[in-house]
Amino acid sequence: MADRQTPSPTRSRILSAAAAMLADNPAATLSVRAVAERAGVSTGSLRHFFPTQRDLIDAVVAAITAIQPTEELESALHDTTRPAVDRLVDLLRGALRDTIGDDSARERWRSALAASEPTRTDDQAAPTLALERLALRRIAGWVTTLHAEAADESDAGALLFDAETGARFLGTVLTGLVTEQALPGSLARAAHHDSTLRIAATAVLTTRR
Amino acid sequence: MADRQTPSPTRSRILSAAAAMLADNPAATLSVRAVAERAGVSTGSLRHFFPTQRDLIDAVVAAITAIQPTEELESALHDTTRPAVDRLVDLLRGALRDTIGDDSARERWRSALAASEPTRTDDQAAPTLALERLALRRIAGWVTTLHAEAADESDAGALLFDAETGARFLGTVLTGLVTEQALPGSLARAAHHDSTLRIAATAVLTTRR
DNA sequence: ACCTGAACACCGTTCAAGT
DNA sequence: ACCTGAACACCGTTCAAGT
Repeated sequence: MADRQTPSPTRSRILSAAAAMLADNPAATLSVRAVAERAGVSTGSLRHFFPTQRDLIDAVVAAITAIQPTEELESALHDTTRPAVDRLVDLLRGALRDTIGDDSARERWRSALAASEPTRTDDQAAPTLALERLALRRIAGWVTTLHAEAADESDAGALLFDAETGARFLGTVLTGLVTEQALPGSLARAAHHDSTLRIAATAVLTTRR
Repeated sequence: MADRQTPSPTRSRILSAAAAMLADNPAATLSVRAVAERAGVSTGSLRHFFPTQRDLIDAVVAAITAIQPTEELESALHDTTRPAVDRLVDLLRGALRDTIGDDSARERWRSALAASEPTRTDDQAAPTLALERLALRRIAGWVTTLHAEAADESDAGALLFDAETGARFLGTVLTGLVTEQALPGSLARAAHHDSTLRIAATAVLTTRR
């Protein structure tokens, strides 16, 4: 899938630096200059390997998510024997579990919310949509893949909107589920999760004929 | 609800300029300088009325979406000359505005989220859930009405799920939008709100044939 | 091919200074 | 109170120049 060239040590150092920054602070801003400095290279050098900032972020996401156990979930993405909606629901459920599954993840999320006090004296903590954005990138990738797959089918109609829009929609739905889960006494249950994710996935993959 | 001071003409011109820019291009970047120039004022003047960029964006969104008072919005529910999806989107937008319209509402919401420590001794903290349930009832009513209307049409297919399920789905979507709005640094814009609500409304009202 | 660092055109925010 | 415009500290991207 990814190119298997001799993996330039500079390129690797850049990716490691970016990953380390996210490890230090999930809300870190991965700006060209910050990453380049941490990696000990020039901005121009960084740009040589990652022509655009989006390329850099994508590569970091890939590097990070490839490590995680969700990879076998990801493999289900290409299992064309199953309906696309089913696969997308499974992937979304996995993403949801990553966000609220363990206590540490939930704690991170809650502290991010708590840190969002408007009465902050110092803004070094501009919290934390980095993680959210990471999730969004993954989701966008899934939607793009499934969209392309749908486009290949001869009788498929036009998709109602682009993958980016669909991914943001799904991100909002996940945020809603996570929030309901975090709220005390919330009545959200697994059944609601399932039906919600299924409706959302169906909406995103629906074609117009 | 909002303060009814003499509405400074400069402030109005700034809002009009921003709205015009969005009308020209829904993806327009509402930067300080761009809006200030279009409005014919200095950036400092803009900052005087809108201390932060987020304040500006919020005010623009409010100005654009908050044109209709809620009750006349509700009356639009039965305006069968308009597509059901359009009507539902308008209603949802109204519900969203009720929740995050002014700063006090947002502040309430945010503190409720921050206070959602799992180590709560007592469960007095359910004011937000009451609101949530109220909103859910209203939404369920809308969906039921529109579902029934769809069922009346002779060539309509079967709805994919019941009104209750659809309402809970829409409630989750709204919760997601509200949360994204409450998080600082969120890039949520009017355009995202609109596309998200439209996708959700379409999904709920889609029939199987 | 890889790498540098300056330069360009942005961004949001702050603030002394005017009226 | 309102308004100006410069200044500050960022941002992503481009590019001539080196090796």
